[in-house]
Amino acid sequence: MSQTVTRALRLLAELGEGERSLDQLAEALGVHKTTVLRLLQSLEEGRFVHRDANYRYHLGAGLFALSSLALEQRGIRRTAAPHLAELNAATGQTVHLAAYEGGEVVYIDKYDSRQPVRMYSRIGLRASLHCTAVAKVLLADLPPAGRRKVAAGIEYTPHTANTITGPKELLAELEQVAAQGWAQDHAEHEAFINCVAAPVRDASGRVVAAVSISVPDVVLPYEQVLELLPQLLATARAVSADAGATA
Amino acid sequence: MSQTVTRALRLLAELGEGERSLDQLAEALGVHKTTVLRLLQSLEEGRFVHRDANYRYHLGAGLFALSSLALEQRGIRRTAAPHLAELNAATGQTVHLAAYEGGEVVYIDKYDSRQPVRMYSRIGLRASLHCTAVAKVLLADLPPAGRRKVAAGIEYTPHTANTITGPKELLAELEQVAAQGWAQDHAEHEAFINCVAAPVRDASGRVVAAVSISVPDVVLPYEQVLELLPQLLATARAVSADAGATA
DNA sequence: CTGCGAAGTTGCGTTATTTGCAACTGCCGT
DNA sequence: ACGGCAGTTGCAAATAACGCAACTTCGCAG
Repeated sequence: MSQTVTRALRLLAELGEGERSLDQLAEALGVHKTTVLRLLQSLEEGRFVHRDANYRYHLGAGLFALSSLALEQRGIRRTAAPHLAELNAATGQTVHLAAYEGGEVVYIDKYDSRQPVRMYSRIGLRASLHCTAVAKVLLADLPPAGRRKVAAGIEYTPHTANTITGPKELLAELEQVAAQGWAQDHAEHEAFINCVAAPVRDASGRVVAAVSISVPDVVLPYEQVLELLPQLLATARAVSADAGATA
Repeated sequence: MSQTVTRALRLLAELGEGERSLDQLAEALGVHKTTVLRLLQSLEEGRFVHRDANYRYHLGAGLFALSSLALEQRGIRRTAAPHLAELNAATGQTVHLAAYEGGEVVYIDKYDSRQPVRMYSRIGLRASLHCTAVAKVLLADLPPAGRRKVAAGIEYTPHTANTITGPKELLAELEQVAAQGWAQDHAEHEAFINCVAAPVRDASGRVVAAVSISVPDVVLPYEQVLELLPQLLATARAVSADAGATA
């Protein structure tokens, strides 16, 4: 494993927090500033970092370009985009697209609510496996053995009074999600937010992504969030159809 | 300058093109696969790359997370977002937000057209300085000396018959843009696309970003794109106001 | 205008890190 | 069961990274 690369990534992470000077970065990594300088020079060459007129380092456009390139390459994101935008426009609520990969559930797209309330979620972040609607939808499609394995490996951090606290409950919930074809998060992650999510399937019938609507209950109470289900399911079906699913 | 970091970035760039196997990556970099493996392990630890079940490497969620974090930190992007979404919804056309930094103009946000025609532009990419409306708007705010310096340093690659071909014409155009408060790209970059752009100013009165609308002329002819100007200017003014500009 | 201090940069010797090789392992298709 | 392909590991050689210390540059204060 490469120490140099690890340090470079730590630099990027540090810059993700905000602009930094050379000395601040050297301090943060605990290495000599010469070392940091040379790492930064390479990163700058690749446009991953950018130095402004005041010798402050920022994350650079090369990073954004690479990220959006990679996101666009995900077929499912592209096919989902227009439908998600429409759902977002129709409901006015926050819409997420998430996928399961390598044991984690990651947000791969997000359309913000028109409400001023902002959610703590972002493209690229991991969704908690035991207390989000998207994760339930994605896990519910795993074969039983896979579900059990994942369920056993989760740390059941309780976020609210409703958070699922153990593998047994989670597996039961997944069973239900698989049966009904959608999932909910009734204030399980954030006390004041409810979500509903539905699966997107490809031609093989496997679930390749999950679409969700998240609503703070100051905006809509739980019951009214459930009333959005038909629109959500229609969107998920439309995306599935565009992704080649037959049913 | 760090060879290791440079190689790691080349790996990421390669993966930006699509998924790759270990051997393909070693081939592409011209180094031993052991070397690539260890770089990848570090990148994987930082969630910048991800290896799927078939031992194919992809760009990972850590990259997306970092990128969207950094983009959200740009105040101007956040303040502009609702206005751009509205402009996009009202016109149905592609809307861009771009900023000038370190001698280049970079797209920092994009709202896709509702037409099926897709534009070749992406967040993080550089806009050509001599043939895009956003660049003209941003360059027009530089002090005269700065304009001349930039104008002299550009390679005037002609893209269409309308492309500006030299510093003299560009400086004259910038003069006009500064005077009229908006810029256009009348099929200067792509033969079938017209754009208009307007400046966003902050409290100091400096131009900190540019908003643009881009329309393929199969959708709207040039004259009708100009009719979108009032909406564009209103959006730019609204963003400026939210950014603290007084006038 | 001059001097001081803070912050970034460069040259260089040392050495830790990385590198490539070769051999090993595990998997897939025949 | 076998052969080949792709990824992984141990090891010795040497390159590339490291930290130091001295140098430069810039901004500010006297």
